[in-house]
Amino acid sequence: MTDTPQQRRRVSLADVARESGVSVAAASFALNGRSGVSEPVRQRVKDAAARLNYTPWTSAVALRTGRSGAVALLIRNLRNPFFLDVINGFDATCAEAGIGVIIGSADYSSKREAELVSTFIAREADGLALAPIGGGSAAHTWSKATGKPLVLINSAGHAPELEVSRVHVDSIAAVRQAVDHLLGLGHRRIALIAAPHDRSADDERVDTFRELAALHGFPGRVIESEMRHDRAVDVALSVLAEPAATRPTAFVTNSDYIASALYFAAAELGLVIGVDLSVVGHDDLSTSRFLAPSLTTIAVDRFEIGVGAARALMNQLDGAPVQSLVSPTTLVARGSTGPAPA
Amino acid sequence: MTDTPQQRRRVSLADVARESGVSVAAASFALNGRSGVSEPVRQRVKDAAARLNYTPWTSAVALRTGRSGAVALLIRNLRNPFFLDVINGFDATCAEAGIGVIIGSADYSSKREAELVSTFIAREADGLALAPIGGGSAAHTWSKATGKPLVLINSAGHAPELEVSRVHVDSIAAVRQAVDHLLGLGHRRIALIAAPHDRSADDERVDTFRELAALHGFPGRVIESEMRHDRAVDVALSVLAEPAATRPTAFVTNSDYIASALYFAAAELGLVIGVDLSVVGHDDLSTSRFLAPSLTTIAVDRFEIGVGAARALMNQLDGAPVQSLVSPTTLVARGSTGPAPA
DNA sequence: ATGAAAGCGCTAACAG
DNA sequence: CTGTTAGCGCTTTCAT
Repeated sequence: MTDTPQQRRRVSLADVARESGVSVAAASFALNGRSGVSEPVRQRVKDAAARLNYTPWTSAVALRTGRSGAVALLIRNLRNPFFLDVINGFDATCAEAGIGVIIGSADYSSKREAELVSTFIAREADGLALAPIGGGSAAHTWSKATGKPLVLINSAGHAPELEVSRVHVDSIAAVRQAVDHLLGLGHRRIALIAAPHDRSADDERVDTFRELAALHGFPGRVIESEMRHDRAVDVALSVLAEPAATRPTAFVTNSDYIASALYFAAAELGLVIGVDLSVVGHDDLSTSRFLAPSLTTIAVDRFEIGVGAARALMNQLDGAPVQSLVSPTTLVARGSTGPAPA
Repeated sequence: MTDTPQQRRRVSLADVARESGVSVAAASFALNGRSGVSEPVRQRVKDAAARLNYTPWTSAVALRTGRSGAVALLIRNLRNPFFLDVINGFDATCAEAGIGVIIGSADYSSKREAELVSTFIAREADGLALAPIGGGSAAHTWSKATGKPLVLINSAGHAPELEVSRVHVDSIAAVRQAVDHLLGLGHRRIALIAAPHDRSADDERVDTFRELAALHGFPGRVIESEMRHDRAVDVALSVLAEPAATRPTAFVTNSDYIASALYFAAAELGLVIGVDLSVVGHDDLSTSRFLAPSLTTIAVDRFEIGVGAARALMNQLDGAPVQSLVSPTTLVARGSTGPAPA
């Protein structure tokens, strides 16, 4: 049933110009809302464009102007539902402004991250929102190569020498809220689970945690783990297999996603969460309150992070200066945290 | 700290040609691996390109060839984690082949879906993987306008007149497995929760369900709900508020995401899942086994769906004919389904 | 085997 | 106010 298999001729500006009896240049001016064209002509061109169902050919515009009309969003990974709402907020905000979005996931690989930045440069993305991993080279590559707007997501201390917009959750407050909550329950052997240091994503959380440990005099143990769920389960299994007398009684995680790895490991070892060990998540995913036991976690407005990143980018495109947005956090106490075991 | 604020000159093919002392044409031939250029020259050009860190300018290539080197993935929504793994599989497969990916979410809006298809056409995506909502106009628009490869995801009966690749979970088997399981537990008043008919996403599930109801002589009630979580909660609340003697005792849902809305409503109304009502999810998200009670669900390989869609697209780009992939499902019985209440 | 030149669709000078 | 013209970086005839 090959109705019209031939390649459809694209309708070009020239077609619109011919249809409305003006030059291509005039048509371009009319459609782009620039002065130098009379109102009746503008209307005529617009009508013709609508009639022909004309859509500007993005690659031609990009080639000519160096602007693609799309911005890029490069995130750390696409397994953790955290980023879903970030993407949603970002996407919705850009869509509203008629700006295209290109999404890429580095999947926690520096190599992939670098590749994607190159791709975005080659595709002439007009701006980049980046949740970086690695040492900041991606951010530098982008800035050096393009000079175009950049906003860093969830990486407060990242590439401090770069004067860019930043949007992130208040991770200092988040760690403090989690630790305070656990100290209040009598825990002393508290551990923080964080991404490997060379991934840098959790530097600020680690620093804050260490400061709090020093301040309150508890043994602040930092456990590094790859952010893949199965890897986190392995790490959790090995820590929970340590002698009960010395292993941590409470865990502060960087996401509900990773927190669920502790549920997995605990189930495997016959340990009861909320009793044998306490767990604090981060993100408050919609399913977290229905876990058994329900997960104590740090609530953040993920959608707002995405919106903020998009806005920062678009403001810069409009010539506004760089800006920062720190999104507040709230601890939601539920069943996964209980008194420290005797 | 504006180190080099000026717009960096992009390195073009002309630069590479000059650097290696050949013409642009020769350089193009050399880099694209076409015959008509001697081996020493080819090597010289490649070296020069590497030295200058040359990357082809995508918009110029696209303008000239009509191929952007990227394929598009248009999904129904980005709230349900189901699509996360689909995206991952799709993305990973394309990345491996050096093909770019443009992702868009229709967010269950036909209008948005149409807009995105237009965008993808204008951006000259080389192929489209589409999980459609609405009546199939998006698929037609794409095919008519471009004649380029199209693969339909999770919409077996969608636009049957279109000869395109299809990749989907075996939703007939999924519904059958769920219903059989519930019948085995003694349930009779079984309800199916589905997306509104005009969204068409669940047509096949609904049809199968109705057939099974007729076959086994149980009252097959179909409850339509928007696929937004909060809307699903509202729907669940109103159904569960019906008299216990007549309301459904079991629910078959189209996703774990929507199933959790029933958890929410049940908690609100003081009903116990697995006792007062049974719930079957769909997708087996990683958190589903930790819900309280753990969720009986239909396991599907989401990653594989994404991989399959990408492969089908790339095969077609290489001239292969359209193909179909039906991904099998497995019911995982857990705590959310129990014997029908007396 | 190599180079010159045309042109993809569009925008931005410039000329009328 | 409007039309003519020159490219953006690349691929692809067509000469050489």
